[in-house]
Amino acid sequence: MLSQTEENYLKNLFNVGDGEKEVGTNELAAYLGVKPASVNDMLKKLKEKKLVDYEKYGKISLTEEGRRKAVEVVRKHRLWETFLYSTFDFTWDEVHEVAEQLEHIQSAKLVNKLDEFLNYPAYDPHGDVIPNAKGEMPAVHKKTLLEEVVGHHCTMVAVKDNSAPFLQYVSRLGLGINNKLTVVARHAYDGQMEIEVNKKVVTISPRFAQNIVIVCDDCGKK
Amino acid sequence: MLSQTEENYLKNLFNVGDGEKEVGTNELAAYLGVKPASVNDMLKKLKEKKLVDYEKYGKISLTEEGRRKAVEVVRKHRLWETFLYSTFDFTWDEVHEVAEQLEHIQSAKLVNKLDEFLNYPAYDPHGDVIPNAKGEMPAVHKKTLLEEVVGHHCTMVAVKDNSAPFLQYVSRLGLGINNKLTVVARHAYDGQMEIEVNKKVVTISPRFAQNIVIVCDDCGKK
DNA sequence: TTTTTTTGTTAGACAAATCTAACTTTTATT
DNA sequence: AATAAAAGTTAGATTTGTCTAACAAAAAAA
Repeated sequence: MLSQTEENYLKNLFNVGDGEKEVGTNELAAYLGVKPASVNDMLKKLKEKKLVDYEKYGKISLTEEGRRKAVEVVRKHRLWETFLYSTFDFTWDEVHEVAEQLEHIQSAKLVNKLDEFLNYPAYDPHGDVIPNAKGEMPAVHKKTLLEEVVGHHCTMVAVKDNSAPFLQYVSRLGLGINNKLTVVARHAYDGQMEIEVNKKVVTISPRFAQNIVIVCDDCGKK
Repeated sequence: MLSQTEENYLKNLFNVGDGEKEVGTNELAAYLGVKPASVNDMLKKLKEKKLVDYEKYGKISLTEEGRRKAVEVVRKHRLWETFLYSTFDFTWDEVHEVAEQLEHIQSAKLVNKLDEFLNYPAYDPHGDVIPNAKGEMPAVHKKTLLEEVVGHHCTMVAVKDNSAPFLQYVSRLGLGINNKLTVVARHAYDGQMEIEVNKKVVTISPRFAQNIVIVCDDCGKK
């Protein structure tokens, strides 16, 4: 079993590099809040355990197994964030710190129950994709509701404004993270938009729409 | 801030000794699953931090501050057990292991929200008292429902039988942990009891009553 | 009250994760 | 291409929590 520290290294390798970008010892050290020397030591250990591929002065990347473990931690982190946000009324910016701790709880049953309790959410309160139980994680393109095409269906994944008046208005309109929305119309005159949410159509201002982050459910479909 | 290890020592000192009984290095080591030498080292450290009172070859006890910290950990442990049991359908015997991990999560807000979400439960699924937010923990005498006096009010705190048929029957009758019950009658003929729960009166067998653990709300009142 | 057994303590070692400070390699700049 | 800067590495120290093995004290038994 992995230590919390090892899990954190894997998670950060995943979050920073994510298959694509290059990650260096310094950069990773900065993310983790430790010194480059410590990262170096740990990389040797993780290489030994076959969780990262890495040669002296060379590229750092996760192995298949390392990625699997990292995704599991990310899954737990994002499920807990969603739980804290939607069940315990934590705000958007409070969830991260506590989820950093909760992500290390070891219990497959707990994670499954959490997922079920939250009704298998697709996005966390930051609008990031929550990997499913199989570790699958569809790549998505986030945008603001303002940018969405009329007639398209989308899912609300986050807010950009965390002020009380905005959040109150959001919930007043029946909007919430992981809710399905449809853009019914956009008025050329003043940019007001009509949005269908929970079978009701509401009208919102462009300014409001700009603070709602969504992913398009119709975009990029085959 | 205390490490998880330190918290565990305090919690176990509290649980084993609980103000009354003597606790020795060996006994504590057995509870914690470590060697007596390790306990000795840690006791020195906790003494240094003024969390335990302890002299060489002498008695071990928690200081006021140490007890406070220990109770807080116990509170978290029991709230999490209750949560896992009542919200995530963990069984009575599954909750402990996961609560051992969750009890170390640091977030005052989380604990308060948990308490609120569970409606300020008084007992965990093992029938142990959950300390309140102030650290108060009324001493109670547990007994089985069979032993309860007719006319008395009591609170169900645990079950003694963990079999599916029993548990199904329990929930069928509308019984549950932290529910208030009143003993309406006991029939001399066969010992059948009538119990009021949620404003409904149900009849139960003595065998059934023997597997329900309660605390009497009327006993020991001034 | 001796002796034996149990309990408790110490010193020294070890593993995990970190650090500092010196050093090496790679990359960028002139 | 030579040199300066940045990035990466190593060795050795430190902290936390543990261990073993030897020893000391207290309690129980003879």
